[in-house]
Formats: sequence, C-alpha cells, structure tokens
Amino acid sequence: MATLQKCGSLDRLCYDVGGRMIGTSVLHQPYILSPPEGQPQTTELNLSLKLKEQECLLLLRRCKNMEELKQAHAQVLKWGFHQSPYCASNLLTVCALSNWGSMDYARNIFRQIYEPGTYEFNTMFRGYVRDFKMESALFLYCEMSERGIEPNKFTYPVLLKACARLSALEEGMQLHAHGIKLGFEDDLFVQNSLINMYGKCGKIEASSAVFEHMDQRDIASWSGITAAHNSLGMWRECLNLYMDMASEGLCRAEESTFVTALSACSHLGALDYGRIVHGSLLRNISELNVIVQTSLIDMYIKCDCIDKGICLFERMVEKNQLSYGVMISGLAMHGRNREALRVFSELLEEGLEVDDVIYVGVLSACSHAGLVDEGHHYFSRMKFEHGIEPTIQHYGCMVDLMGRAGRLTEALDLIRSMPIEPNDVIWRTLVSACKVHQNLEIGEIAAKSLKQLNSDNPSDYVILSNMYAEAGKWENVARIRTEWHYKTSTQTPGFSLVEVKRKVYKFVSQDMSHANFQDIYEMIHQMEWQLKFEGYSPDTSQVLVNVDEEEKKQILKAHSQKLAIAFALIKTSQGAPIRISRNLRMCNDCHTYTKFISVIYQREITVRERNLFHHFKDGACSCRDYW
DNA sequence: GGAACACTGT
Repeated sequence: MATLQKCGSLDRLCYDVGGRMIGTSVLHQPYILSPPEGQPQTTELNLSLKLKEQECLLLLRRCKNMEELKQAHAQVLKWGFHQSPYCASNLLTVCALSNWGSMDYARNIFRQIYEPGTYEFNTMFRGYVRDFKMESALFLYCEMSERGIEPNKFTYPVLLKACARLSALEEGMQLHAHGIKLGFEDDLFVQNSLINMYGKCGKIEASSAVFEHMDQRDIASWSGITAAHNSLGMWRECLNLYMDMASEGLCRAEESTFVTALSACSHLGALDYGRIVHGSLLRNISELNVIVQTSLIDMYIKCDCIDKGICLFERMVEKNQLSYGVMISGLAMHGRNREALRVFSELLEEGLEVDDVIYVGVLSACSHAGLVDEGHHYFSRMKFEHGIEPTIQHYGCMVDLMGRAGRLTEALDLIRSMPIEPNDVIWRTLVSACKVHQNLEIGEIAAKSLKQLNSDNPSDYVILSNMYAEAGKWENVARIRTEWHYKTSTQTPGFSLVEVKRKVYKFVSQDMSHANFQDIYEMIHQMEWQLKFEGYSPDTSQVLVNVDEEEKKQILKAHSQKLAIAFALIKTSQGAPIRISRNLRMCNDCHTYTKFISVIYQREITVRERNLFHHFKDGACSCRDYW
C-alpha cells in the first residue's frame, strides 16, 4: 500500500514528474504519494493511486447518513487514504456540515488530520456554530492562533457570528482588531458580520460606524443594520433605515429586511408604514414564506387591525407554531380571549408543538377574561401534558389571574411556593390586585417584597400611596411620598407615539421640542374649554410631584398622550381615527380625558399600552375602565 | 467554504 509523505522541497516534486502533488492550495505544503517499499515510482502506479483517491472522494460524497459515512470512512482507512488531505478534508466537511453529520465525529477526524490548515479550521468553526457550540468555536480559534495558522477572510464571519450569538463583545472586538491587522476590514462579508456582531452585543454606535464606513453595501448590510436597531428597541431608527434603503433603490429588499421592518412597525403601532412594507412585499416577493406572513399578521394585530390579521391567518396555507403564537397572544391583547383559546385548541388539533411562549398567551387570555378555573387547568396541563416547566412569566400570568379574581391569599401562596425567585413584576401584579380588592394586609407584604427588590418603578409608589390613602393611613401615605421623592430622578420617561401622514412622532410629558409646539399647546388650551363644558375635571391623584394643586393641573395637561392627541387633531382630517402607542401605562386622568375627547371630537382613538389595546369611542373605552 | 428575519406576564 502506498504511504503519504510530506515533501519539503519543491525541487523534489519537479524531479518527481510521475509523483503528484496533492492539496497544495489547502495545506500550503506539498505532499506526494510514495510507492510501497521496494517498488519504483512509476507513472502507472501514480495513476492508479489517483484513481483510488477519486474513488474515496466519491464514496464520501455519496453518503446519506452517519452509518454510511462510518462505513466509507472505514474503507478509506483500509485503503490508506485517510492521510490524503483531499480525503481528510472532505470527510471533515461532510461530518461537520451535512444535516445528519456529527460534530463529535468531525472533531475526531480533525484531530487525526496530519496538519490541519486554515480550511480545516474554518470547517470546524462552521460546524460548531451550526451546532450552537459557540464557545468551542472560539476556543478552537485560540488553538489556531497558538499554532500560528493564519486565518483568512472566511475565518472572521463565522467567528463573529459565534460572538454575536454569545453577545461576547470582548471576543468580537478582538476578532475585529485581528481582522484589521490582516487587512480584511474591507471585505464585505466581514463588515456585514461586524455590523451584526456589534448589534447583537448592544453596541449600536460601533455597528453604525462599520455601516457608515462601507464603500459598498449589499442587502445583508442593510438587513444587519436594521435588525440591530430593531433588536435594541430603536424602532423609529430602524424604519428610517428601511426607508433609506428603499429610496436608495440600490438593493432589492429580501424577506428578512421586510420582516425586520414589520417588527418595527408592530412595536411602534405604525400602520401606515406597515402598509407600505406590505405593498413592497407584494411587489417584490412572489410567494410569501411563513415567517413573512406571520410578521404581517403580527403587524396588523399590533396596529389595531385585528380583523385583517385574522383574515391573513385564516388564509395561510402553512402555519407554524409561531403563527399560532402570534394569533393567540394577539387575540388576548384585544380582549378576544375566547377566540384565543379556540385558536389554541386548533393548534393542538393540528398536532403542532406547543412551547412556553404559546402558554404565556393562553394564560394571559384566561386572566383577561377572568377564567380562573380554565387558567388553572391550562397551567397544570402545560406542566404535566406538555412537560413545559413554568417560567416566571407563567407564574406572572397566574398571579394576575388569581389577583384579578380577588383570590389574593392563593396568589400569595403561589408566589411563596414558586421554585423560581419572584421578580418585581410578580410582586407588582399582586400589589395592584390588592389595591383593586382593597386588601391592605397582603398588599403590605407584597409592597415590602417589592421594595426590597429596589426596582425603581415610580408607579409602585403611586399604587402604594393610593392604597394607603384609600385605607385612611395618612402617615404611610406621607412616608411613601417622601420615599418616592427620593427616587424621582430614576424614573423611566414615559412617551406616546402617534403616526401622522406616514411619519411617527414621539411626545414626552411637557414636550417643547416639536417644531410646532406652540400650535399644540394652543390646541390643548382650546380643548380644555370644551372638556370643562362637557363636565370633565382633572384627576391629579396620580401626579407624582410634590407641588400644589394648580401646578399639578398644569403638569397633567401636558402629559405625553394629551400632546399626541392634540397634535393628531390638528394634523389629521375630521373623523379620522387616531392611533397612539405608549411605553407606560396611562394615568387615570389620561384615560378619562381620552374618553371625553372621543365624544367631543367624534374620533375613534386607540391607545396601545404595551400589550393591551384601549379603544375609545363615543365616550367609552373597550377596557370598561378596568385595566 | 462566509452574513441577516418573526411571537412572551403588570
């Protein structure tokens, strides 16, 4: 049998006309096949060896599963070609990258390769990343550096992807530096990967810097930069980027870019934009895939077009778990809880997998609808029938479910028996329920636990102080107010978004930053008269500033939601619906105010509050004042 | 041989 030898000298190769060189490009080292001992190196022998090697390659490439591969591997070993760089590399690629391959097997082969080069390392990186073994990939890169093997331009994208998935900023930055040193910073794929890596690590400035410095951008560059903004909650920026891309006309958008843009529309409640994206989707993509369709449904639902969402959902030929998930939580958001549960049973009938997210939707539908027994039923079914361990979110839903129904002791027992540490959301849910049901005893327990978590949420103090006020415990109210004052600086700024003529405007409380803020305040002033005439009186109980009553009223008047409504009234035609989206729960006064506006100006006003829609029409709200 | 996408409780 022939053996493989490393051939150090090119001279020898030149002399050895019949002997052949294998894989110089791969290993940067020439190799020859030597004849069995005592036999001369003849052209015939080399030809037959070459043919044999080809046979090995074919054998490896034909494999369709691990069993076949193992057999082929055994044959290659028998023929003595396992050291041939071609054969070894092919074997490695098949193991690491085929759908049925095994990375463990690949690792063994890799270890047996005489001198693995950049190509073999890259193959291993790709295999590891594909198998979500990011640490292993980065670890192997260290070995590569120690061995002094030069990475090439294919090395960086895959490793940057590993960093992106791990949110490993430090490693990512190191790779960036190495890439620059080796002169790969101008490679399009490296740049795209950098955009993505920095985005996933939350370093949007770094991500944008790479994007800005690119000479040419392709669709992936745009895709990456929009996704980076989207995942960090910078939805307006994301949409602006999408529009830039569309208007530049240099790239034809692909499905992924549409999906990102639609996600931004969902979060912003930007229906007009959503429609534009839908339009270009129909123009550019002939057949919409499941992901795009699901995103469209999600967008319509979150932009208050629930019926359009349902219509698209029903027309879908192929639905997956996520499509159902979007529909279930969407229906729950709009208070159509029975329908949500019906869709859930359809999902089960379809025989699709159920996951924890779907159950969050199901349980929240039960809690909104006050279906206590059903909620308990689904909760235990989730654990015992589907083997899903409840997460903090499921417990949150259960606490909400029992809390709304006034079963406060049960809710507290559940929190105490939870195998997970309760978070601030859980306690806050219970505090709110205690306030509604005026249970001071449990309320105090919950409030104490909430305070221990130091979550700096100003609304906690409002609920607490209101709870004490209703019970007439004024010393406690005073104490809470002082404590609150101390925390003022750390509160999250609330904002309202409103879409007017395809542009999304953001308002914060007391906002003076808009170009036409004077018109807006003038409008607020006019509205005040109308409101007074209709019998509205401001409710300052939730104004969280320690000032006198008159000043409180002034502050109340310029809450972000009111500014957004005033702006929309000025800028839209009579009777047009107004859609507002906010990051925080609205205060009682804004709720009452909006009800009055809906009747005075004859407008339908929808306010989206995180995951709940308030639909104001003719002076009433769809939540029936309980939210 | 390389990059990118959707759903989560107050």
